[in-house]
Amino acid sequence: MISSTAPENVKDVHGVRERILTAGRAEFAQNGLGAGSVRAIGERAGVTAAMINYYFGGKRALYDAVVSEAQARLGRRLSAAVAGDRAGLAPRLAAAHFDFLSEEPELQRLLLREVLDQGQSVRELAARYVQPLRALFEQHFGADDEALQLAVSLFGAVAGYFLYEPLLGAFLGVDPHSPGALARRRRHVIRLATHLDEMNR
Amino acid sequence: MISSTAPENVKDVHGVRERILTAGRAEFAQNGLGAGSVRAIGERAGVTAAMINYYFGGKRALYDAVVSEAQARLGRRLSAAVAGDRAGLAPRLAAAHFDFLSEEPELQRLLLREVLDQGQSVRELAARYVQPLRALFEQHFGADDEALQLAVSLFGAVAGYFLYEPLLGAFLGVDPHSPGALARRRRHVIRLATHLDEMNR
DNA sequence: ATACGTTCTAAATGAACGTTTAGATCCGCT
DNA sequence: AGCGGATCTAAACGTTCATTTAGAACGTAT
Repeated sequence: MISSTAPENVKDVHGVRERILTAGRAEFAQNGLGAGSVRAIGERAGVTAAMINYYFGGKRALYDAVVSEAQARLGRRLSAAVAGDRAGLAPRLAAAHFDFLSEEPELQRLLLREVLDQGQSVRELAARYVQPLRALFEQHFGADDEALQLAVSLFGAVAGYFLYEPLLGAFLGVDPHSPGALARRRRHVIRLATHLDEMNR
Repeated sequence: MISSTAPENVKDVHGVRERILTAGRAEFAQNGLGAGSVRAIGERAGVTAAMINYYFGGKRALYDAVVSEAQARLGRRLSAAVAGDRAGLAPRLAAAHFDFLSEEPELQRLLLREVLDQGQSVRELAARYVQPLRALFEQHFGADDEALQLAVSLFGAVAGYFLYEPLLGAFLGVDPHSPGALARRRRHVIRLATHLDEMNR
């Protein structure tokens, strides 16, 4: 249960709490939990470091709030893609994943750091989203191992593109974040997913 | 140019330098450059923190040495896979990449952190290995965009499997590091690469 | 046995860290 | 006008950080 230990009577009439949340997201995405500094977050938000404790109860609690918000956002996107028609589920999921990562590079970095740090929130995330996805996957595609492996590859292909962006710049010969490169990548990823969909016919 | 500023006259008769290198690798893989501590490295190596400065000239220089050694090791593996027969290049590369990551999870984490931290060594790595790979790729497969995209997907599929290991545990239903799961994944990845190879016939 | 360079520790230094505290300022309500 | 809670800052606290320094211990060669 991620909850801030801040006093109940804060009202945040000037949007400071929101600004700290944004600043914390940027700082933690850039430097991670351990190397991120509350003084730097305060500077980004235009307040003193003491405000982090006032509104959130501490550095760790702010981090938890930031991560849990990011996870919720990703979860909402994936859930929306899962809902609706059964046909075209795989490409819809791939597109949703791809779009989330390309639109929110900050959250991508933040969540990757959380995975690398082996934060317990990762295991919670696994239980909350990945397990149900697996169940959905099985009833749609069956428990065939090759289909599972392909799904994993698809996932890695989508995430890896953004993770290894600096290396891929040299490999692809263009900036991976340029509109053209993004569009080409999106097309390819959706085609891969469609292939997975059809493989099961 | 990554070089330690340690005095020239150190001889390391007791293998302390090597022990510090190993300890630094473990510490930086676990916590990254910013959050890793030289005191913790000293403890791991059984010496005082001052020894990091004595042998390497500082925390940053030790980190550079550790990362550059890891990159060299990965580079050697990939180079060995590239050398030899032209046929089967893609699956050989994929297998080499996969084997490196599965055998050296510590280096995997270390290098991933370096990518996330956008260290300049990543750009150097890109220039040293990725660009030549791209040239090799082009003369073998042509500049076809779909082939490039597939290569990127393959790369992401290999790396993503290890990166998202805690999530995949929930998805695959087994420990991704178990021998059986590793063997299945390796087979799948090689098959994907072979598919890429044949696509170009 | 003595001298010397190498290896290492313990202690000190100054900066940065997260957090706490005391109090100033602000604003709505009576 | 003045009280009271909400918001915020400046300063201080204790801890940890990377690094420097002085000198002890060690092995080797003379």
